[in-house]
Amino acid sequence: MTRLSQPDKRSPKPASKLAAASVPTSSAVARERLSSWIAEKGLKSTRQRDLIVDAFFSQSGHLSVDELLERVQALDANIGAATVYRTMKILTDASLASARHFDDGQTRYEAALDRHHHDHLICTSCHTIVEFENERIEELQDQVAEQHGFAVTRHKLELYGLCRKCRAARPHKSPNR
Amino acid sequence: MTRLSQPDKRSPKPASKLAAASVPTSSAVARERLSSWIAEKGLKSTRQRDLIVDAFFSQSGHLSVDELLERVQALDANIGAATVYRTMKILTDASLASARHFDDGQTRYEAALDRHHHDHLICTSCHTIVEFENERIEELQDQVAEQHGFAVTRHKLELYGLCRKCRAARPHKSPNR
DNA sequence: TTGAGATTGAGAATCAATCTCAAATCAGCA
DNA sequence: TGCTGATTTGAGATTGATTCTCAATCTCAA
Repeated sequence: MTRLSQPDKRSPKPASKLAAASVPTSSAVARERLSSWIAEKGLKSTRQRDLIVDAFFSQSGHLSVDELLERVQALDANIGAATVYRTMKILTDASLASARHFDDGQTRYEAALDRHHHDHLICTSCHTIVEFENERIEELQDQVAEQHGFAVTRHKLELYGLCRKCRAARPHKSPNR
Repeated sequence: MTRLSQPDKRSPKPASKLAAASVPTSSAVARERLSSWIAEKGLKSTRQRDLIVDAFFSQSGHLSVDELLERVQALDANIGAATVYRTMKILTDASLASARHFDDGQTRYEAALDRHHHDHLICTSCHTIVEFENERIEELQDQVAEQHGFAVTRHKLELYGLCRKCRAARPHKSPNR
Protein backbone atom coordinates (compact mmCIF):
# COMPACT_ATOMS: atom_id res chain seq x y z
CA MET A 1 0.00 0.00 0.00
CA THR A 2 2.59 2.54 -0.78
CA ARG A 3 1.85 3.63 -4.31
CA LEU A 4 -0.65 6.34 -3.87
CA SER A 5 -0.36 8.33 -7.04
CA GLN A 6 -1.02 7.42 -10.61
CA PRO A 7 -4.66 6.60 -10.79
CA ASP A 8 -5.05 3.82 -13.28
CA LYS A 9 -6.74 5.57 -16.12
CA ARG A 10 -7.33 2.42 -18.10
CA SER A 11 -8.86 0.04 -15.67
CA PRO A 12 -12.59 -0.59 -16.07
CA LYS A 13 -14.57 1.86 -14.02
CA PRO A 14 -16.27 0.19 -11.07
CA ALA A 15 -19.89 0.30 -12.19
CA SER A 16 -20.73 3.49 -10.35
CA LYS A 17 -24.47 3.02 -10.07
CA LEU A 18 -26.18 4.28 -7.01
CA ALA A 19 -23.50 2.91 -4.72
CA ALA A 20 -26.19 2.41 -2.12
CA ALA A 21 -23.91 1.40 0.73
CA SER A 22 -24.94 -0.03 4.04
CA VAL A 23 -21.65 0.60 5.78
CA PRO A 24 -20.52 4.18 6.26
CA THR A 25 -18.04 4.55 3.42
CA SER A 26 -15.49 7.30 3.60
CA SER A 27 -17.42 9.15 0.96
CA ALA A 28 -20.55 8.92 3.10
CA VAL A 29 -18.68 10.28 6.09
CA ALA A 30 -17.30 13.05 3.95
CA ARG A 31 -20.72 13.94 2.63
CA GLU A 32 -21.98 14.31 6.15
CA ARG A 33 -19.09 16.45 7.24
CA LEU A 34 -19.53 18.61 4.21
CA SER A 35 -23.18 18.99 5.10
CA SER A 36 -22.35 20.36 8.51
CA TRP A 37 -19.79 22.71 7.04
CA ILE A 38 -22.25 23.89 4.44
CA ALA A 39 -24.91 24.48 7.05
CA GLU A 40 -22.47 26.30 9.27
CA LYS A 41 -21.30 28.57 6.48
CA GLY A 42 -24.65 29.29 4.94
CA LEU A 43 -23.74 27.59 1.69
CA LYS A 44 -26.02 25.29 -0.21
CA SER A 45 -25.73 21.62 -0.79
CA THR A 46 -25.98 20.56 -4.38
CA ARG A 47 -26.02 17.43 -6.42
CA GLN A 48 -22.70 18.24 -8.09
CA ARG A 49 -20.96 18.82 -4.80
CA ASP A 50 -22.10 15.45 -3.59
CA LEU A 51 -20.94 13.77 -6.75
CA ILE A 52 -17.56 15.42 -6.52
CA VAL A 53 -17.24 14.24 -2.94
CA ASP A 54 -18.11 10.73 -4.07
CA ALA A 55 -15.59 10.77 -6.88
CA PHE A 56 -12.92 12.21 -4.66
CA PHE A 57 -13.30 10.00 -1.62
CA SER A 58 -13.64 6.77 -3.53
CA GLN A 59 -9.91 6.82 -4.18
CA SER A 60 -6.89 7.38 -2.04
CA GLY A 61 -4.37 9.08 -4.26
CA HIS A 62 -3.16 12.59 -4.89
CA LEU A 63 -5.45 13.76 -7.66
CA SER A 64 -4.99 16.73 -9.90
CA VAL A 65 -8.15 18.60 -10.80
CA ASP A 66 -7.92 17.13 -14.26
CA GLU A 67 -7.86 13.59 -12.99
CA LEU A 68 -10.67 14.31 -10.61
CA LEU A 69 -12.72 15.97 -13.31
CA GLU A 70 -12.39 12.84 -15.38
CA ARG A 71 -13.78 10.76 -12.54
CA VAL A 72 -16.53 13.24 -11.86
CA GLN A 73 -17.62 13.35 -15.44
CA ALA A 74 -17.96 9.59 -15.43
CA LEU A 75 -20.76 10.19 -12.93
CA ASP A 76 -22.25 13.18 -14.69
CA ALA A 77 -20.80 14.37 -17.93
CA ASN A 78 -22.24 17.84 -17.53
CA ILE A 79 -20.25 18.90 -14.52
CA GLY A 80 -17.78 21.58 -15.45
CA ALA A 81 -14.20 22.11 -14.42
CA ALA A 82 -14.97 25.36 -12.67
CA THR A 83 -17.28 23.56 -10.32
CA VAL A 84 -14.62 21.04 -9.45
CA TYR A 85 -12.15 23.81 -8.73
CA ARG A 86 -14.69 25.60 -6.59
CA THR A 87 -15.71 22.50 -4.71
CA MET A 88 -12.18 21.42 -3.96
CA LYS A 89 -11.58 24.81 -2.47
CA ILE A 90 -14.54 24.30 -0.19
CA LEU A 91 -13.41 20.82 0.79
CA THR A 92 -10.03 22.27 1.61
CA ASP A 93 -11.54 24.99 3.76
CA ALA A 94 -13.58 22.34 5.50
CA SER A 95 -10.41 20.32 6.14
CA LEU A 96 -11.79 17.40 4.23
CA ALA A 97 -9.09 17.63 1.58
CA SER A 98 -5.69 19.16 1.48
CA ALA A 99 -3.96 20.79 -1.43
CA ARG A 100 -0.42 19.80 -2.35
CA HIS A 101 1.91 21.48 -4.75
CA PHE A 102 4.61 19.16 -5.96
CA ASP A 103 7.05 20.20 -8.61
CA ASP A 104 4.89 19.58 -11.63
CA GLY A 105 2.99 22.84 -11.54
CA GLN A 106 -0.36 21.32 -10.76
CA THR A 107 -2.34 21.43 -7.57
CA ARG A 108 -3.11 17.97 -6.28
CA TYR A 109 -5.61 17.12 -3.60
CA GLU A 110 -5.57 14.32 -1.13
CA ALA A 111 -8.30 13.20 1.23
CA ALA A 112 -7.83 14.52 4.74
CA LEU A 113 -10.48 12.68 6.72
CA ASP A 114 -9.00 12.52 10.20
CA ARG A 115 -5.61 12.14 8.72
CA HIS A 116 -2.49 13.04 10.59
CA HIS A 117 -0.06 15.48 9.15
CA HIS A 118 2.45 13.68 6.97
CA ASP A 119 5.11 14.40 4.39
CA HIS A 120 6.04 12.91 1.04
CA LEU A 121 8.67 10.95 -0.78
CA ILE A 122 8.32 11.45 -4.52
CA CYS A 123 9.89 9.33 -7.21
CA THR A 124 11.20 11.57 -9.96
CA SER A 125 11.02 8.72 -12.44
CA CYS A 126 7.67 6.97 -12.01
CA HIS A 127 6.02 9.67 -9.91
CA THR A 128 4.98 7.32 -7.18
CA ILE A 129 4.25 9.20 -3.99
CA VAL A 130 4.91 7.65 -0.61
CA GLU A 131 3.71 9.24 2.59
CA PHE A 132 5.56 9.22 5.85
CA GLU A 133 5.48 10.73 9.30
CA ASN A 134 8.42 11.45 11.51
CA GLU A 135 7.86 12.88 14.92
CA ARG A 136 11.52 13.61 15.49
CA ILE A 137 11.81 15.75 12.37
CA GLU A 138 8.77 17.74 13.39
CA GLU A 139 10.28 18.43 16.76
CA LEU A 140 13.48 19.67 15.22
CA GLN A 141 11.51 21.89 12.89
CA ASP A 142 9.74 23.48 15.81
CA GLN A 143 13.07 24.02 17.45
CA VAL A 144 14.52 25.73 14.41
CA ALA A 145 11.46 27.91 14.02
CA GLU A 146 11.64 28.96 17.62
CA GLN A 147 15.28 29.87 17.31
CA HIS A 148 14.29 32.29 14.58
CA GLY A 149 11.31 33.67 16.42
CA PHE A 150 8.76 32.11 14.09
CA ALA A 151 5.40 30.70 15.09
CA VAL A 152 4.98 28.00 12.48
CA THR A 153 1.48 27.07 11.41
CA ARG A 154 2.24 24.54 8.71
CA HIS A 155 5.14 23.08 6.85
CA LYS A 156 6.02 21.15 3.82
CA LEU A 157 8.70 18.51 3.48
CA GLU A 158 9.24 16.74 0.21
CA LEU A 159 12.01 14.31 -0.63
CA TYR A 160 12.63 13.74 -4.32
CA GLY A 161 14.56 10.82 -5.70
CA LEU A 162 14.26 7.34 -7.13
CA CYS A 163 12.04 4.75 -5.53
CA ARG A 164 13.24 1.23 -4.97
CA LYS A 165 11.69 -0.04 -8.15
CA CYS A 166 13.15 2.64 -10.37
CA ARG A 167 16.55 2.23 -8.78
CA ALA A 168 16.46 -1.45 -9.58
CA ALA A 169 15.41 -0.71 -13.12
CA ARG A 170 18.56 1.32 -13.58
CA PRO A 171 21.50 -0.96 -12.77
CA HIS A 172 24.46 1.41 -12.68
CA LYS A 173 24.90 4.77 -11.16
CA SER A 174 24.39 8.08 -12.98
CA PRO A 175 20.64 8.10 -12.61
CA ASN A 176 20.70 11.31 -14.59
CA ARG A 177 20.39 12.50 -18.17
CA MET B 1 20.50 40.21 7.98
CA THR B 2 17.57 37.95 8.00
CA ARG B 3 15.15 39.66 5.67
CA LEU B 4 16.08 38.29 2.33
CA SER B 5 12.98 38.82 0.31
CA GLN B 6 11.15 41.91 -0.75
CA PRO B 7 13.59 43.82 -2.88
CA ASP B 8 13.11 47.52 -2.30
CA LYS B 9 11.51 48.56 -5.53
CA ARG B 10 11.61 52.23 -4.74
CA SER B 11 15.12 52.88 -3.58
CA PRO B 12 17.31 54.91 -5.91
CA LYS B 13 19.22 52.70 -8.25
CA PRO B 14 22.94 52.55 -7.46
CA ALA B 15 24.35 54.45 -10.42
CA SER B 16 25.11 51.41 -12.48
CA LYS B 17 27.74 52.93 -14.71
CA LEU B 18 30.45 50.64 -15.86
CA ALA B 19 30.79 49.15 -12.42
CA ALA B 20 34.48 48.86 -13.11
CA ALA B 21 35.32 47.09 -9.89
CA SER B 22 38.74 46.42 -8.55
CA VAL B 23 37.62 43.75 -6.10
CA PRO B 24 35.99 40.61 -7.47
CA THR B 25 32.32 41.26 -6.77
CA SER B 26 29.99 38.33 -6.63
CA SER B 27 28.61 39.37 -9.97
CA ALA B 28 32.11 39.33 -11.41
CA VAL B 29 32.71 35.86 -10.07
CA ALA B 30 29.40 34.74 -11.47
CA ARG B 31 30.17 36.19 -14.86
CA GLU B 32 33.37 34.23 -14.96
CA ARG B 33 31.71 31.00 -13.94
CA LEU B 34 29.05 31.54 -16.52
CA SER B 35 31.77 32.05 -19.12
CA SER B 36 33.30 28.69 -18.38
CA TRP B 37 29.92 27.03 -18.49
CA ILE B 38 29.08 28.71 -21.76
CA ALA B 39 32.38 27.67 -23.28
CA GLU B 40 31.92 24.15 -22.06
CA LYS B 41 28.43 23.86 -23.47
CA GLY B 42 29.09 25.53 -26.78
CA LEU B 43 26.73 28.40 -26.03
CA LYS B 44 27.47 32.01 -26.73
CA SER B 45 28.14 34.77 -24.34
CA THR B 46 26.01 37.84 -24.90
CA ARG B 47 25.62 41.30 -23.54
CA GLN B 48 22.15 40.56 -22.17
CA ARG B 49 23.28 37.47 -20.33
CA ASP B 50 25.99 39.48 -18.65
CA LEU B 51 23.56 42.18 -17.67
CA ILE B 52 21.14 39.67 -16.23
CA VAL B 53 23.95 38.16 -14.21
CA ASP B 54 24.82 41.62 -12.93
CA ALA B 55 21.27 42.41 -11.98
CA PHE B 56 20.79 39.07 -10.33
CA PHE B 57 23.98 38.86 -8.31
CA SER B 58 23.87 42.42 -7.07
CA GLN B 59 21.15 41.42 -4.63
CA SER B 60 20.69 38.61 -2.21
CA GLY B 61 16.99 37.88 -2.16
CA HIS B 62 14.63 35.39 -3.70
CA LEU B 63 13.60 37.11 -6.89
CA SER B 64 10.70 36.27 -9.13
CA VAL B 65 11.33 36.66 -12.83
CA ASP B 66 9.15 39.74 -12.75
CA GLU B 67 11.21 41.39 -10.08
CA LEU B 68 14.39 40.45 -11.82
CA LEU B 69 13.11 41.71 -15.14
CA GLU B 70 12.46 45.06 -13.53
CA ARG B 71 16.04 45.26 -12.35
CA VAL B 72 17.38 44.10 -15.66
CA GLN B 73 15.38 46.65 -17.59
CA ALA B 74 16.84 49.38 -15.44
CA LEU B 75 20.14 48.44 -17.07
CA ASP B 76 18.77 48.00 -20.56
CA ALA B 77 15.14 48.64 -21.25
CA ASN B 78 15.14 46.50 -24.37
CA ILE B 79 15.78 43.18 -22.73
CA GLY B 80 12.72 40.97 -22.92
CA ALA B 81 11.16 38.67 -20.41
CA ALA B 82 11.80 35.60 -22.52
CA THR B 83 15.52 36.25 -22.32
CA VAL B 84 15.38 36.48 -18.56
CA TYR B 85 13.49 33.21 -18.35
CA ARG B 86 15.99 31.58 -20.67
CA THR B 87 19.00 32.94 -18.88
CA MET B 88 17.79 31.93 -15.44
CA LYS B 89 17.38 28.43 -16.75
CA ILE B 90 20.99 28.47 -17.86
CA LEU B 91 22.18 29.87 -14.55
CA THR B 92 20.27 27.12 -12.83
CA ASP B 93 21.85 24.45 -15.00
CA ALA B 94 25.22 25.97 -14.26
CA SER B 95 24.46 25.82 -10.53
CA LEU B 96 24.84 29.56 -10.22
CA ALA B 97 21.24 30.04 -9.22
CA SER B 98 18.60 27.80 -7.80
CA ALA B 99 14.89 27.84 -8.47
CA ARG B 100 12.44 27.82 -5.58
CA HIS B 101 8.72 27.29 -5.67
CA PHE B 102 7.01 28.69 -2.64
CA ASP B 103 3.27 28.75 -2.32
CA ASP B 104 2.58 31.82 -4.40
CA GLY B 105 2.69 30.14 -7.75
CA GLN B 106 5.76 31.92 -9.00
CA THR B 107 9.25 30.58 -9.52
CA ARG B 108 11.80 32.48 -7.49
CA TYR B 109 15.53 32.32 -7.95
CA GLU B 110 18.25 32.75 -5.40
CA ALA B 111 21.97 33.05 -5.94
CA ALA B 112 23.80 29.79 -5.43
CA LEU B 113 27.45 30.79 -5.56
CA ASP B 114 29.14 28.19 -3.42
CA ARG B 115 26.14 28.10 -1.19
CA HIS B 116 25.30 25.18 0.99
CA HIS B 117 21.97 23.52 0.76
CA HIS B 118 19.50 25.22 3.07
CA ASP B 119 15.80 25.41 3.79
CA HIS B 120 13.35 28.22 4.43
CA LEU B 121 11.14 29.79 7.02
CA ILE B 122 8.50 31.91 5.36
CA CYS B 123 6.36 34.53 7.04
CA THR B 124 2.81 34.25 5.77
CA SER B 125 2.14 37.83 6.70
CA CYS B 126 5.07 39.96 5.55
CA HIS B 127 6.62 37.35 3.26
CA THR B 128 10.03 37.64 4.81
CA ILE B 129 12.09 34.59 4.02
CA VAL B 130 14.68 33.30 6.45
CA GLU B 131 17.14 30.60 5.52
CA PHE B 132 18.40 27.92 7.81
CA GLU B 133 20.39 24.72 7.81
CA ASN B 134 19.99 21.79 10.12
CA GLU B 135 22.27 18.86 9.80
CA ARG B 136 20.25 16.70 12.13
CA ILE B 137 17.07 17.09 10.09
CA GLU B 138 18.90 16.13 6.93
CA GLU B 139 20.20 13.00 8.57
CA LEU B 140 16.73 12.00 9.64
CA GLN B 141 15.45 12.62 6.15
CA ASP B 142 18.05 10.31 4.71
CA GLN B 143 17.06 7.73 7.26
CA VAL B 144 13.40 7.93 6.34
CA ALA B 145 14.18 7.74 2.66
CA GLU B 146 16.30 4.69 3.17
CA GLN B 147 13.57 2.98 5.13
CA HIS B 148 11.34 3.36 2.11
CA GLY B 149 13.97 2.30 -0.38
CA PHE B 150 14.36 5.73 -1.91
CA ALA B 151 17.60 7.25 -3.14
CA VAL B 152 16.93 10.92 -2.52
CA THR B 153 18.57 13.46 -4.76
CA ARG B 154 17.06 16.65 -3.44
CA HIS B 155 14.51 17.81 -0.96
CA LYS B 156 12.47 20.77 0.01
CA LEU B 157 11.57 21.86 3.51
CA GLU B 158 9.51 24.94 4.08
CA LEU B 159 8.10 26.19 7.34
CA TYR B 160 5.26 28.67 7.07
CA GLY B 161 4.11 30.89 9.91
CA LEU B 162 4.50 34.30 11.47
CA CYS B 163 7.88 35.87 11.97
CA ARG B 164 8.80 37.53 15.24
CA LYS B 165 7.86 40.96 13.99
CA CYS B 166 4.45 39.99 12.70
CA ARG B 167 3.69 38.04 15.84
CA ALA B 168 4.41 41.13 17.89
CA ALA B 169 2.24 43.20 15.61
CA ARG B 170 -0.73 40.97 16.33
CA PRO B 171 -1.63 40.97 20.01
CA HIS B 172 -3.88 38.10 18.99
CA LYS B 173 -4.21 34.96 20.98
CA SER B 174 -1.61 32.36 21.90
CA PRO B 175 1.43 33.39 19.92
CA ASN B 176 3.35 30.74 21.78
CA ARG B 177 3.17 27.01 22.08
C1' DT C 1 -45.33 27.55 -3.55
C1' DT C 2 -42.34 31.36 -3.67
C1' DG C 3 -38.47 34.44 -3.93
C1' DA C 4 -33.98 35.88 -2.50
C1' DG C 5 -29.72 34.39 -2.79
C1' DA C 6 -26.37 30.72 -3.91
C1' DT C 7 -24.61 27.79 -7.58
C1' DT C 8 -23.69 26.19 -12.10
C1' DG C 9 -21.56 25.74 -16.80
C1' DA C 10 -19.41 27.75 -20.61
C1' DG C 11 -16.52 30.65 -22.25
C1' DA C 12 -13.65 34.71 -21.48
C1' DA C 13 -9.92 36.45 -18.80
C1' DT C 14 -5.63 36.08 -16.26
C1' DC C 15 -1.01 34.74 -15.19
C1' DA C 16 3.25 32.41 -15.47
C1' DA C 17 6.00 30.21 -18.57
C1' DT C 18 7.19 28.48 -23.15
C1' DC C 19 7.37 28.59 -28.07
C1' DT C 20 7.96 30.65 -32.80
C1' DC C 21 10.34 33.10 -36.08
C1' DA C 22 12.48 36.89 -38.40
C1' DA C 23 16.13 39.91 -37.36
C1' DA C 24 20.32 40.79 -34.75
C1' DT C 25 24.51 39.05 -32.71
C1' DC C 26 28.43 36.09 -31.90
C1' DA C 27 32.65 33.31 -32.90
C1' DG C 28 35.82 31.30 -35.70
C1' DC C 29 38.28 31.78 -39.85
C1' DA C 30 40.24 33.55 -44.23
C1' DT D 1 38.83 43.25 -40.95
C1' DG D 2 35.02 40.83 -43.47
C1' DC D 3 32.29 36.50 -43.98
C1' DT D 4 29.41 32.94 -42.72
C1' DG D 5 26.82 29.83 -40.26
C1' DA D 6 25.05 28.85 -35.80
C1' DT D 7 23.12 30.90 -31.73
C1' DT D 8 20.42 34.30 -29.47
C1' DT D 9 17.12 37.81 -29.06
C1' DG D 10 12.56 40.29 -28.67
C1' DA D 11 7.85 40.51 -29.54
C1' DG D 12 3.99 38.38 -29.88
C1' DA D 13 1.42 34.05 -30.07
C1' DT D 14 0.55 29.93 -27.43
C1' DT D 15 -0.08 26.83 -23.72
C1' DG D 16 -1.83 25.18 -19.34
C1' DA D 17 -3.73 25.91 -14.99
C1' DT D 18 -6.84 28.48 -12.55
C1' DT D 19 -10.14 32.17 -11.80
C1' DC D 20 -13.73 35.18 -13.23
C1' DT D 21 -18.24 36.60 -15.37
C1' DC D 22 -22.90 36.18 -16.14
C1' DA D 23 -27.27 34.40 -17.48
C1' DA D 24 -29.84 30.42 -16.37
C1' DT D 25 -30.88 27.21 -12.75
C1' DC D 26 -31.29 25.42 -8.26
C1' DT D 27 -31.87 25.47 -3.05
C1' DC D 28 -34.24 26.28 1.06
C1' DA D 29 -36.66 28.77 4.60
C1' DA D 30 -40.89 30.92 5.22
